[in-house]
Amino acid sequence: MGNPIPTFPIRPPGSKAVACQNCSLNAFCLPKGLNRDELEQLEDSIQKNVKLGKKDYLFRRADPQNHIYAVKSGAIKTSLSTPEGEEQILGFFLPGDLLGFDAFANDAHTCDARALDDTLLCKLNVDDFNTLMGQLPNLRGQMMRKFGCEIEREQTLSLILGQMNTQARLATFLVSMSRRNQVRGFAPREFALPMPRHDLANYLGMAVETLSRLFSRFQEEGIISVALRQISINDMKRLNALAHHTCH
Amino acid sequence: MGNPIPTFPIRPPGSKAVACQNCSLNAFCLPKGLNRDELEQLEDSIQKNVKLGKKDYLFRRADPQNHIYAVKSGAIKTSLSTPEGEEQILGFFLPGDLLGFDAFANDAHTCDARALDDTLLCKLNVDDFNTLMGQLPNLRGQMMRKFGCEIEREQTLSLILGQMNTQARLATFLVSMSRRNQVRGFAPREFALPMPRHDLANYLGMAVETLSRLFSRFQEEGIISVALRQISINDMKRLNALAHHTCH
DNA sequence: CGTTGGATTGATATCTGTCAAGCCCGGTGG
DNA sequence: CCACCGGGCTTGACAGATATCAATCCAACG
Repeated sequence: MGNPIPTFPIRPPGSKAVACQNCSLNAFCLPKGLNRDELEQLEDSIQKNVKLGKKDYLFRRADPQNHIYAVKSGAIKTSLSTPEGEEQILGFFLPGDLLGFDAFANDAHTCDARALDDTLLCKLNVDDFNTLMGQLPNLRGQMMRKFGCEIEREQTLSLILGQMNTQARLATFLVSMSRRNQVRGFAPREFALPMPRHDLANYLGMAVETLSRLFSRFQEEGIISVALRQISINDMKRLNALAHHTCH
Repeated sequence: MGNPIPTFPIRPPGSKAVACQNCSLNAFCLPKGLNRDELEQLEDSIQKNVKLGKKDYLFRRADPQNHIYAVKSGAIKTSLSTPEGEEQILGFFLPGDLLGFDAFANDAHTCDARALDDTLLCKLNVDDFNTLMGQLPNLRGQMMRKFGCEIEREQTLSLILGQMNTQARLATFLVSMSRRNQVRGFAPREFALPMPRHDLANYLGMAVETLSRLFSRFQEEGIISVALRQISINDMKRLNALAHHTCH
C-alpha cells in the first residue's frame, strides 16, 4: 500500500470558514503563541475565505494599505517593477504565509501582489491590527518574528541573485520549496510548482531558456524528475551540494 | 566663493552625548513623531555614543539579539554568508539609519554587521524596546515605518541584482547615495563613498574589475568624476537615465 | 623611501542571454 | 471523437556581457 503522504493542495480544498484555532495552518500564522482569549480578539478582526481568481491582483503598487493577508490555499506572487516595466518577482507565498508588510513604510504598497491560481485568503484590517498590537504582547511578538522572517527571506534572495551561478540558484530554490512543504507536513520530495517557468526564471534572475536547460540537466543527472510543474527530488544530497556550490 | 555645502562627515564630529531631541538626525531616527514626554521615556533606554573601531563587528550571525542600533557617524555594512564563506553585502548604513531588525525572526541575528570606519552608535535594548512598543503608539508607528523601509530596501536590492546590467546597477547606486546625502542636508553631487571597491562590487553583485571599469567609463563619458572614494556627479540627468536603463 | 594593499587596465575564457525553431499539452470547435 | 490551435516549455546555435587571470599603478603609511 505504501504511505500516501499528501501532496500540497494547490486548489482550495473547501470553502467553509474555519476558526483560526482549528485551522491547519495556525502554527505558521499570526495566531501562533496566542491563548484562547487573545485568539478570540484577533479573530474578530479577521475576514476569512476571501477569494481571488487566477491572475487577479491582491494589491498593486501605491495602493493604500488596508490589510495584512494570510494565504489559506493557492499561491500569490509579489513583484517590483522598474519605471520601464521590467519586473522582478520577489516571492511566492504559499498557504500559511503572510504578506502585505511592504506597505508599512508609507501606508502604501511598494510592490504588486497577484494570484498564481485561484486563491483563498484571510485578511486582517490594519487599523484593528495596530490596536491589537498595543493590547496583545504575544501578538506583537509573533508579528515581530514574522517581520524578521520577511527580512530574512529578502536577504536570502539577494544572496542568491548576487553570489550564485544559475545552477546553484535553482538548486537552492528547490531545496527551499522542499523544506517549505516538509514543515507543513507535506511530502518534501514530490510537489507541484505553483508558478510557470517564466515567473520562476524571473524570480531567479535568469532567462526562461536557461531555467529550462537547468531542469533538463538536473533530470539527466538523475537529481530530480521533472514533468512540467511536477517535481520529484531523487537525490537530495546532490541537490544540497549544488545549492551550496555558490560562487560564479 | 561658491556655496560651501557641507559634505558628509565620515568621521565622528565630536563625542559629547546629545539628547535625541537635539540630535541632528532625529528626523530619520526612532524619535520621529514622538512628543517630548514619549521621547523622554525612549531616551531612558538608549545608550549613546557607543564606539566601534574600523573593521570591528557590531554583531555576527547567530548572536543573540540584544539591541537595535542607530548610526550616528561613520558607517556599517551588513552581510550574509553561505556555508562556503561566499559573502553578499546587504547594505551600507549611514548616520540616521537603523539596523538590527534581522534578528526578530529568531531572537538571533541572521547577518553580520561590521564597521567600515570608526563609528558612533546609539543602542536601544530590545526588552525595553518591546515594553515601549506596547506603551507608545507613536513609537510603534515609527517602528513599523522603519520596518517597511527596511523591506523596501531589500526588495530594491533584489530588483537591482535580478534585473539590471552592471552599468545600471552602479548608476542606481550612485543616484541613491546622492539622494541619501540630499535628504540629510548634505551636498547631493559630491560625496565620499564609505566603502572600498571590493565591498561595493560585492554589494552590486559584480567583480571588482568590472566595477572599476565602470567608474572609468562613467568618468570618460563625463558623467562623474572619480578620485578613489571621492565622487562628484557632473551629469545627474544622464546618470538617472543609465539607472533606469535596466534590462540585461 | 620602501612596503603593502587597494585600484586600475589589459587579454582571454566562460557563462548566460538572445534569437529562432520545434515540441507538447490542454482546450476548443467541428 | 478527432483535428486544430495557442501558449508554455524545450532545444539548438550564436553572440555578448562579465568573470577570471595577470600585470601594473598608485596612495597611504611607517
